[in-house]
Amino acid sequence: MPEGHTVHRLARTLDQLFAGRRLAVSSPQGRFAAGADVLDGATLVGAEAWGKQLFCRFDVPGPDAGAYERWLRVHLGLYGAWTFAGDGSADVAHAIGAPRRRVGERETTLSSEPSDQAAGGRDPRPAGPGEWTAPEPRGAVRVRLLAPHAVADLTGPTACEVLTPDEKAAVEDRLGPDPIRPDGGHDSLEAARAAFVARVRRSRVTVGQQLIDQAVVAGVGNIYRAEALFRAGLDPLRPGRDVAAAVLEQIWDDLVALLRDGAASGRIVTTRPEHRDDGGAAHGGGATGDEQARAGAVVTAAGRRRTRQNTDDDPDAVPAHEAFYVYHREGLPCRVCGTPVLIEELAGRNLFWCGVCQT
DNA sequence: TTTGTATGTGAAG
DNA sequence: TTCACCTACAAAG
Repeated sequence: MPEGHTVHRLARTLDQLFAGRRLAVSSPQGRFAAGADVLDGATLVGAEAWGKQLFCRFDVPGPDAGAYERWLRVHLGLYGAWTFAGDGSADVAHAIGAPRRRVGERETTLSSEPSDQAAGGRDPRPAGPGEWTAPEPRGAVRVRLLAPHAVADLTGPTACEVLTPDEKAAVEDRLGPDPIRPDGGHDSLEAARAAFVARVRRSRVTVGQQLIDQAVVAGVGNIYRAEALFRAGLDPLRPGRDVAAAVLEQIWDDLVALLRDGAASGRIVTTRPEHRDDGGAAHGGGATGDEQARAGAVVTAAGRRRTRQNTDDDPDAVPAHEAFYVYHREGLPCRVCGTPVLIEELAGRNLFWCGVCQT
């Protein structure tokens, strides 16, 4: 599910796996053969994300002793995904043993599973420590990044190209502030918020359309759009210039919390415990970390407080069907007022909202 | 085996 | 506003 939070997680994983390492770069599928040729044998200096864009810096050995800087730019689009495998030596705890496969970061397991090996037609098990071998690429692998201890395969990206530093800067120039970056990609998070508010208010384009415009705010997709607007009680069809600055500031702050939670957990959970189907009795996770901290304890269905359990902070404890207020809930009763959730196609994308709670 | 679906983007009309 | 495109997987026939 590649909205901005996913891409930031991927950047972190690639960083942890490969930063500072010389990599064998190839394109098993062939469609990135020329780019792989440029990067093969180069050192991956680090990976970073800006919104949904993933940038990996490589130092490519030059003709003399020096090296020149190149950036691998990847945009996952709707179907793109990275697959990781390795000998388990790297410390990427958040990616190990992920309970489910997700678009955007599927099979995040870093110890090669026997089934993977079998599927690749390899020996069922590596010979021993230090003799790990990467599984055969599965599917249409555009790019393979290979180190002695780990491999990362990319399939189905919308964009995958090698850029010069200037070209990378040109891409970033077209992007709005990113709520996940510590400074929002601006001089400060406050400056980023001000830029977001001013940008939305200078246009009469609906706030719903503007929220998924990457030039307005980078990293927000269809889910965060729908959920942030619901949490703000704001009608998606309202023209941007008619939205009070204070409301937009609140939306920005909420996006910062929601996206950062998503990047930390790998899941999008926007519902507050009291708005889940069971009233939050089973688990208190989700909403934002701030909200959890303020809550301090869990209120049961019977209205009693109980001690927070470990699973309360685990967003995986919130079932998928309770994670959202309106996204993909068309026709179902609004979690707050009970009115059926609306759906409408706006600019080619499905828009979900509550006609009563959002005005 | 075919069809449908998906959290996205950008070019063409 | 419509279309093409990148791919995997589940459901339908």
